[in-house]
Amino acid sequence: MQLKRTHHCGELNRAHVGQKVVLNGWVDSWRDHGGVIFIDIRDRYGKTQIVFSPENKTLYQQARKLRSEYVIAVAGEVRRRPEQAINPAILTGEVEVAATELEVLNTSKTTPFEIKDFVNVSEDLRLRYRYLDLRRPSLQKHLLLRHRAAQATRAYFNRQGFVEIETPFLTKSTPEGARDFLVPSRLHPGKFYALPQSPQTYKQILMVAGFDKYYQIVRCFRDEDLRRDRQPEFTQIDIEMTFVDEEDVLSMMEGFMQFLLAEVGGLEVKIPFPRLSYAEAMAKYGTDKPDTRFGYFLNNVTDVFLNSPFQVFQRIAGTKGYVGAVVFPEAVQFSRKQIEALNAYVRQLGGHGVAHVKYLHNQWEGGIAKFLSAENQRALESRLKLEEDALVLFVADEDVERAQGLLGALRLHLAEKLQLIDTSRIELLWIVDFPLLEYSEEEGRYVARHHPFTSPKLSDLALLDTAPEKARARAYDLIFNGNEIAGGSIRIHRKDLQEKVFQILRLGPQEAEQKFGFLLEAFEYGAPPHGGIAFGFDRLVMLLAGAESIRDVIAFPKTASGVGLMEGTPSEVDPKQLEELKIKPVRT
RNA sequence: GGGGUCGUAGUUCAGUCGGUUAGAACGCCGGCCUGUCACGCCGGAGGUCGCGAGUUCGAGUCUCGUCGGCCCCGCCA
Repeated sequence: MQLKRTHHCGELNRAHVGQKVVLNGWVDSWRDHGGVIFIDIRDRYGKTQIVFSPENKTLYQQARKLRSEYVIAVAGEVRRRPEQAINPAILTGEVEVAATELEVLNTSKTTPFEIKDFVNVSEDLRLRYRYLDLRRPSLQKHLLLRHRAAQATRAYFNRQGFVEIETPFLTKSTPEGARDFLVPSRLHPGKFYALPQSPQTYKQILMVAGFDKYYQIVRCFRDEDLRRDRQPEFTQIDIEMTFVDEEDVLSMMEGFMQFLLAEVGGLEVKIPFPRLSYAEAMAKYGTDKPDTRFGYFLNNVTDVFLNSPFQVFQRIAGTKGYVGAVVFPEAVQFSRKQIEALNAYVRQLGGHGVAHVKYLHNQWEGGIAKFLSAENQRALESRLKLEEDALVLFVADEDVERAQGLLGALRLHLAEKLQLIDTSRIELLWIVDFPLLEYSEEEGRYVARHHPFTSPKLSDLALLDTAPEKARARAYDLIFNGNEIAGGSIRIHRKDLQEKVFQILRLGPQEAEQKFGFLLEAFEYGAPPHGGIAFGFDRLVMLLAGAESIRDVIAFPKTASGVGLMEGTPSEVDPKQLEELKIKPVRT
């Protein structure tokens, strides 16, 4: 390579006019006018227009052969463009480089899709040729944003006196939680490492070790099904602090979010963030991650139906079930077909369906109107504060949380459908006072809602013996526009309480000893009170970037079925490798 | 594990009721063009209709199966 760049492709402007420069990059586009040839040369900084004139015949003939995505080096002189040819749309639009020398560093096959943001391409093709997709400006922008977010994270926590410490990837399989990715041990045939679902136990042990403020931007692995916002390997900002309570952790994180959003997005957010208890969130929004950018609150109208001619609801109301209603003024014109689609939506989520009624000119019409007594109608009017025309939707279920959840899903579904969400707004809030446990029908026991090291609220300790499901945890989630972006808790730091919780989780002393013995043992040597939190970094960047999918902020993501389309993962391995590991595939 | 949806040229898509030679735009190739910048004009090449069965005189179109992408439920301490 003879011509090494003196500038990058997004750099040149008026001030460089007259200078001899060299640019290196890819041919973004070429416009051959017969007489004059324009080449846009692109690198990650931008594009610059190169001009080839017919005067230099050899050079001109060379330039005619240039095609998209050839890698070139060009020497030339920066000159101001003619007034009418100035392009205000690009950074370097006032100037161009009059080429004097051209070096083709490499040619390129015709790419399977054009390297342009405005060209629509199916995602599987983009993933298969990820190196081409990554040349597109929008994806480059996302990864640069991700870089800035990571740097801002380090800057903030370093300044606050945190220490970044790496923890192992070859760890111990843990019960509870997600399915582990396993790594067979060659030196210990029949035994396995597990890739960490999170560095949870290690960071707690670092607290025992005295590193009172720890953070790490770290990869985590969970062998579960994928989603738009879930990948089997993902990145967390993992944080743990000693001698703290909830207030210390929450305010430290509020400071972090304020700094990050200002630094990376130029956005201002007010602190402290509002807090909502889990119970309030479920009652008002029907979810533990409410999007608070719009209203449509849930109303509990169970008592109204305790005495009603509508027997379906009366029965549910009378058996500790729940009947809820949401008022949608914007949906008052919905057709029978549109309402039926909502019904189908709720059924698909596992509900009985949705009942509706239209409130028009102070009259109840359609749907279940004929099953409402005059008394029911009056009660609903005052409970739902009905004034304007509206579509009122009801969901009822024997299980209170399921009913709330269905209504909450319906609330979000309709707000999206009716485009009632102000996407320019940023709403951050904490959800607190989560239940410590939930009963798993499948396993026939209580399981930890957060994780087994989460401390119960001290005021709820007595409940552990009498009504464990009512005990609340010292846990908190951070919600960003209806997305859970962080979750954490104050941990248990005493062996007796930890053993008690294990006991409720029916994790026997032997099993607990085998799985977590090292942690319990560490707790016997002066474990300080501690707590922490972890952010879903990919999800956070996705929201900051306004991306549709987590895949758009990860350089090399997997498809929905966990496949790497570019490199072809997962793949079969040489039988010799399996032999070394003493592993024999089971025929299924 | 379940449900939905999509699969036609290199790409994004159209393809009517099952019926002649499967079309368009962009891209690609060739020609023309000295101020374009998602250049323009003219011409051309390019198809295993994802794959496999079946129904039929005849299937891109209908049926079944299968593979793959995306979305949702379950799952995700």
